[in-house]
Amino acid sequence: MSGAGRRARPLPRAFYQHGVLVLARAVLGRRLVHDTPQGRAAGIVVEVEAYRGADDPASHAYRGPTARNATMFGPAGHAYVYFTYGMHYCLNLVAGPPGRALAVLIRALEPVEGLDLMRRRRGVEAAERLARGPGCVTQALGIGRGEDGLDLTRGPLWLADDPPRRGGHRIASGPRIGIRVATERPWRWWLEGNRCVSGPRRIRSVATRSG
DNA sequence: GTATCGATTAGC
DNA sequence: CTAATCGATACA
Repeated sequence: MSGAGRRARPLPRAFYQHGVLVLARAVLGRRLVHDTPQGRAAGIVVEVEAYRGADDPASHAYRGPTARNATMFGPAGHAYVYFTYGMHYCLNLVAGPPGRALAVLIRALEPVEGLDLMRRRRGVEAAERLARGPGCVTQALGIGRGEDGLDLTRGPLWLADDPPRRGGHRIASGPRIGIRVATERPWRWWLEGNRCVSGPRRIRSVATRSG
């Protein structure tokens, strides 16, 4: 699809072994892929949220390691998937050194492969609605309990190493990158490094500038 | 043990 | 705005 000539490979471990804001920024514009027996579904990451471990009251890591959040306390480059509101799953990418429980929540994708598969899983037709929101991302990609702890450097759930795509996203909702802290309201959202761009409301067309 | 609420979503 | 729906957490 995007790689003309070269075959895309999973990004290496080193990609994930950074601070959570650095990873959050680096993940924007990357292609997230899930290969299943039903086929491949993939999308460009257009909205993320950063959780900074035990110091972050909004993080599941705030009260220390549990069976549920164990993956987050493990090595970088694994998928932390959790179940919430009795019906939704959310996908995080574990960052940083082991034990810090840093994680980047994938909040939205621009679908690029397996659109019909996503439509079947989601029960909606419009491309803009297939993966707009963290619960929709996992449903569209077929991610659930079974994907918690998966090594993102090996697949079948992986981030492709093709060049990050910035701009021209077809997602109607404003993508955002942020660091969320429960005690901080409104939450702060950043684009392009640490420059604060907006308040809690949705930002229009994020990754339109290259960093 | 019971009560409460959630890193959400869809629908009115 | 609220229901949905269940696991984690708080508390008696």
